[in-house]
Amino acid sequence: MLEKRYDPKKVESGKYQTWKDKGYFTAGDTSKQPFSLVIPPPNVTGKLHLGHVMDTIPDDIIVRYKKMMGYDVLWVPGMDHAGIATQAKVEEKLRKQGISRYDLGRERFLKVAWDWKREYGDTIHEQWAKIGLSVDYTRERFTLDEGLSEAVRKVFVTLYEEGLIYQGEKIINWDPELRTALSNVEVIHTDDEGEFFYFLYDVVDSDETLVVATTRPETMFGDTAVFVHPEDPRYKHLIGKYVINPANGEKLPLMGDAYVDPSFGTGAMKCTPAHDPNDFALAKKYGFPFIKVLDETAKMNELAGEFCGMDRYECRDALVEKIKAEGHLQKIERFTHSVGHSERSGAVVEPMLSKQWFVRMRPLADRVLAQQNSEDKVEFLPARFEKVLIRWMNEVDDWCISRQLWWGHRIPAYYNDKGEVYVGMEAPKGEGWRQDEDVLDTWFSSALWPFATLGWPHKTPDFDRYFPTSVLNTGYDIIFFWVARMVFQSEHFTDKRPFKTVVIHGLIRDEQGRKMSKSLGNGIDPIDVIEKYGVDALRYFITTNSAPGLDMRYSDEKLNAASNYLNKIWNATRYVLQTLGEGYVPEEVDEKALDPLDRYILSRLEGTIQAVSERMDEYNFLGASGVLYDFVYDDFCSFYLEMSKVSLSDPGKEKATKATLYKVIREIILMIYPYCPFIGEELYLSLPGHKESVMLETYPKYVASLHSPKDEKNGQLLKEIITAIRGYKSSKGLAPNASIRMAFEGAFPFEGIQTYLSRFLFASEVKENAKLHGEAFVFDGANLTIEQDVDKATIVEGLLAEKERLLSEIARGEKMLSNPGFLAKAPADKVALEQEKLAGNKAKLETVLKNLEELA
RNA sequence: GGAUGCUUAGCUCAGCGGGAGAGCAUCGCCCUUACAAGGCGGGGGUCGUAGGUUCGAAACCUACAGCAUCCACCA
Repeated sequence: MLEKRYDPKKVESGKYQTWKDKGYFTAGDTSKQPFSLVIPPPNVTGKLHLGHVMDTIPDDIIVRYKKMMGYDVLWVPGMDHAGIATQAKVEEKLRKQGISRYDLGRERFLKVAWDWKREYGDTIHEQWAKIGLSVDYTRERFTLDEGLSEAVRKVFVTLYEEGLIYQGEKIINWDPELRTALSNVEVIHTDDEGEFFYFLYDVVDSDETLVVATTRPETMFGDTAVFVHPEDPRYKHLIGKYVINPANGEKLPLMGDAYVDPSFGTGAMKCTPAHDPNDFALAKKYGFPFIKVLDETAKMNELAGEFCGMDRYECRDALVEKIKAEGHLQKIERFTHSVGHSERSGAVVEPMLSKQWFVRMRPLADRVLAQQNSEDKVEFLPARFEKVLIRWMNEVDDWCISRQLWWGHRIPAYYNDKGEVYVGMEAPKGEGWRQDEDVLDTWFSSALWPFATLGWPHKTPDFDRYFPTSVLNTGYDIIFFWVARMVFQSEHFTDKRPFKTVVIHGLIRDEQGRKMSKSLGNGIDPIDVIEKYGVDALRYFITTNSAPGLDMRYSDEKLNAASNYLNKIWNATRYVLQTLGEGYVPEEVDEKALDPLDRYILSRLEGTIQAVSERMDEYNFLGASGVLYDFVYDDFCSFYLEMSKVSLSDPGKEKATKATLYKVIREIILMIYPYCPFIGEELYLSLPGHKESVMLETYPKYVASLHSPKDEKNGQLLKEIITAIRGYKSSKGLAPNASIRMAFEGAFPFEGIQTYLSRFLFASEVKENAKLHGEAFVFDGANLTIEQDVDKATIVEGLLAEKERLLSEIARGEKMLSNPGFLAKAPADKVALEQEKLAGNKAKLETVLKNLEELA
């Protein structure tokens, strides 16, 4: 027998291991239709956070649901080596021991990194188990494993041979702390407060001075020119002259180019080709040299003269002081501008000229754009997120893929002393070749995840059967990083989209709506939440508290509500089990033997199954859960469970009602199970006639013959009567169990109404087809009076209020039905519905008027 | 500068073309043998503003305002 209160800890214990041991997570039943997905691989940087829970729980619900729907579901698990992120963590750990990666050297550093991976990989496995992910461990992968590495090399080599990967010198984003190049998407722009320095440049052979403003004075050592707009009347006459760079006294040509915006700053702009992408483009146009003044740690080089060796900011301050002392500083303004920071280290990114490997994106992006115009496009849910992909593909720059890191896939390019480059799957034969020191951007391998995890580039049975995958679930924040790249790599290398559907979810924020971040210290550990409310409540909360694609706030209140809901289902099950009794043998519902209330609840159940399944098929977990919730609370627990106590005490009806109770509670459990598998399993196993596990069950099937609006109307009427009388008692200050006498006129749709009224409304006497002195209630086809010590005036008052209400209802209906436009254009069933309502209200009004008359 | 989303009950949010909903909070009554971390009942909203489309708008369109996010630019 179940305990009185649902205890998540007891319920969760041991189940996952059993499922895993029994092999329920393993795919491969080829008699069924395949359905597949890959896990968004968590980084092996640390523990799971709530973001991972949001990434994986919807998947788990899909997997469990689709299994019940009869599919052979494969969910591929795995983890991401997360190059730069993990390396930063490992380096941080070493730094605390006073060691740098350079002290260790590459080999030993990698050993430490692999130890780190194993440690955190174990933690992640424990957490997957804790949150109940039904992933197929026999197919688990890691982005640095041999298979993925081979796929990475294959892709690199092929793209190189196709001319889609090239090595080039360009301005890239340099992280001076981690000492590596970054791609554009790894740079976070924030509006930072800075200073705008106005310097005086003497014009050679002239008395004039030119004012040039800059935010980065330290780069002035790398300047090669000053630009103004060619038509700028302030400066037009000076074009062609030279000005003196106040940083180092060198002569710089003053040039005119329409790129310059005369309204910005002073309209004169210094050009630093090696440290700014726009200046780089100008320099290329005019053939200027590219002069680097910063080293890989953002310290000044020898070109900075006396400032050589200084950090860039140190140099900035010192240089400004020097220029000021020499009288060439006009002013300093406060200035807010967008500054790029490294996503991982937070360091201010330095644009720098550097030789790196790039992916030529245009042809790959065009292919995706074409694909998204075809039948085989990747479908986004919600649809608007497709625009994010399209926009990125339209505007994409070449992708810088080389990283000056050690943790990752080493670039399969080899060099020799003759300056030759060899790119291939294996190292070239012969002496004197050395491999490129750099590794690839971690997203390079993530981009291959959906097909490489299934065996590509080899033609494996899994790849044939499960690719393309069915669905991918991920946050909108990594559409660029991951989704976009999976799409173009997949289409280029497999000629297929990687997944048919992408379900995009929002981000989880803290209770005040702020992003969870380390610096704010407002992150919430899922393990703490589980400790407090249980996994099932967490799973339910995370999938049912925001509309698709919108952000969600963490809320203890909502977790508690979820937990209470589960307790409700728990206790409803407990009650049904008590009612069925020991040794109950489940029976099919005998449709002919059903009581009207049984028919009511069964019809509501079928409507619920239909609506829930529809929403589950659309991956609309909020919608599906809402429908189920209303059914569980309002129809089943609050109403039917109570009312059925009447028929249970009737030997003639007991059997059918028991069968109904069993069917309804069982199907509720099966529907809540994908969301909350632990309590789902526990409750399922408590039912008579259960299989070995709920994981072997099929989803409730909609039975049309039980779905009847007419039956629902009957139950609805009883519900309304009971609610109205309870409200009446409450408003009169009567205790809920105060005894009353009542009478009704008219035909009630089912027998035994008296029993219900006396049992649930404490009617001491119920007269049929009679009338009492008292307050009257008018229902569809039934007129009910309660005898109480209520004075006539109060009764009249009540009836007058009801009359007013009905009159306004009737006015509304008549207005609608007398509108020719409505009659002509509204759907027929809507018109019929309104007519029916109007007729009903008119009948009610008649009764009210009659009652009033009798009282007059 | 471009794009997207949000604005609904005190709070947090659903609903997105046919009579305003949930959770929490609030008020009242109940320890009724499934559940007191509960049950039952009640109060509370001119659905951001202004136009428009429609027989009918919280929902669709346009403009505006506020908030948030993304992209681009920023000498």
